[in-house]
Amino acid sequence: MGGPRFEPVRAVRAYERVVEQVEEAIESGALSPGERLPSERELMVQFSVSRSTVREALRVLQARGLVRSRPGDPNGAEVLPFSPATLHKSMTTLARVAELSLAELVQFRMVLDSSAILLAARLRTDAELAEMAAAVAAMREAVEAGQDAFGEADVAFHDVVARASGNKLIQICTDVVRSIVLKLVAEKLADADDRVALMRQSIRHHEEVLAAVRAGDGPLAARLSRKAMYDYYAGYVPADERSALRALLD
Amino acid sequence: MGGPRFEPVRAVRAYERVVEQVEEAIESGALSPGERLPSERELMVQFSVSRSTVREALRVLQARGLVRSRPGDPNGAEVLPFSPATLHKSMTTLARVAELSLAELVQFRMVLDSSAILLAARLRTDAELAEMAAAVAAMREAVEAGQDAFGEADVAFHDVVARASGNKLIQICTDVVRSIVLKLVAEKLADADDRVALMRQSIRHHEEVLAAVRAGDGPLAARLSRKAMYDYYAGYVPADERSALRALLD
DNA sequence: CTAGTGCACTGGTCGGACCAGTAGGCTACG
DNA sequence: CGTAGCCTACTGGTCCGACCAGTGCACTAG
Repeated sequence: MGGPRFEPVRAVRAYERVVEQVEEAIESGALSPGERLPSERELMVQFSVSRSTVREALRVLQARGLVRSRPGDPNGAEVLPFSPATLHKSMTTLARVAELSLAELVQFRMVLDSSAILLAARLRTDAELAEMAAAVAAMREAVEAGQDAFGEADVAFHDVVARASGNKLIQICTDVVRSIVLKLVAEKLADADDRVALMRQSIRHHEEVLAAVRAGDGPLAARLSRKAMYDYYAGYVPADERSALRALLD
Repeated sequence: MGGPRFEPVRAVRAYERVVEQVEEAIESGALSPGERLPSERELMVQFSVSRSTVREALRVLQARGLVRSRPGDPNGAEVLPFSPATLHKSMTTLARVAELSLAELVQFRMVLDSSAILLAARLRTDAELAEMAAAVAAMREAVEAGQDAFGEADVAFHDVVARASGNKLIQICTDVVRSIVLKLVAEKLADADDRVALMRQSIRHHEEVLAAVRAGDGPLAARLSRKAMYDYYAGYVPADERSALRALLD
């Protein structure tokens, strides 16, 4: 007792130390997006490791979305700007492996989207408000144009809202979760007859939300948006899981 | 015109195809957590690729948190159960690279936590309610015991709430974002005198939230929890960013 | 001046080699 | 007979050297 606490030295692999150094350089800003890393053969000299080790390190960095390498490029690997791609990837596997139900995903969207709208109602600029109105108009026009155009306009609306919330984390998570939900739902598309009715209902809901945002009534807009999302997705969710969704309605 | 639309065949690297196959096997359930992959030398036979290629594929899978390999293990790499570790990792780099402010993170916590409490107030079991009460009791006892014990009890409370919400995604995201916030805040700890006052205030807030949950009043509990989190973290947030946080208060 | 051709790089893949570590069977000792 | 210790046959981690198919650039021939 009382002696020095020795902690087990976890064997740190060579490639991990390479990863750490490059990662540190990127996150500290010493390496900016667009800049190039030295070539693999140059890196193996700088780090005093073999090319295999350098390559394994680059694979890890690439898997984390920090760099990209292209065969034949006279320059080395390119440092990438941050993209939510890896966040998206890990959340997608989360959805598959951790067995996230559609109900949980939709519920999460209800939470995020309504919060974004609550914030947007107070913080939005006039330009953003105009964008929202334009997106709703596009939805109206897209009823005849087809499913794709309607979906795009819908996404555009929620993108503006997320941006107007002023919270990048909400913006990114909204984007990621939405694409997962849309992918799941796309597999079991509603019948053609329902679809038009669903679109018209959705447009009406969006108009109401937009009006509330324009009026600056955040809580109302948030409540309406939760209701809208529930009505839009409830049909895809098994009946016995809908009660959890309704728990978010007022 | 009108001829077949040829799409560019993106050169798919050998190691990527290895990754895809193993990933598919894991996500489809053909390979369960705890099971072992064949050894690298065996894999290079099965895939007809060199060991370098196999190893690069394994590095990617490891970076995604799907497998783990240990030197000297007579078995191959181990298939891991899902853990939010990679989600945590990518969100942490998001926080660093995308320049997430503490205000945004706290705001996100306010949204998630209050939603979890709203749901928990309606869906919690009696056992979970007892756990929450126990956590608050532990917080009371920990005021004298020191910062660490208090923090643990605090975390335990919010963990139970997140679990009681019945939404695994909320649970995981809450956990991830909280640890990031705590890490950021730990760097600028409040003065010792403030601390005790802050702890007592926090306990009072938790008691109020707990009472609301016990009464089944979700909206009240949610409102109280947002207020509680604001009061607890506002001191760490630059004054000019606090208004965005206050936008979530009623 | 421009169009075309090499050339000198790049990353991707392969094969072989060695090392340190582990586990489990085997042996030799108690 | 039981067990402690060694031995071996693996494992993953690292290194080396080689070849290939791409890419960009400079140089050259028209």
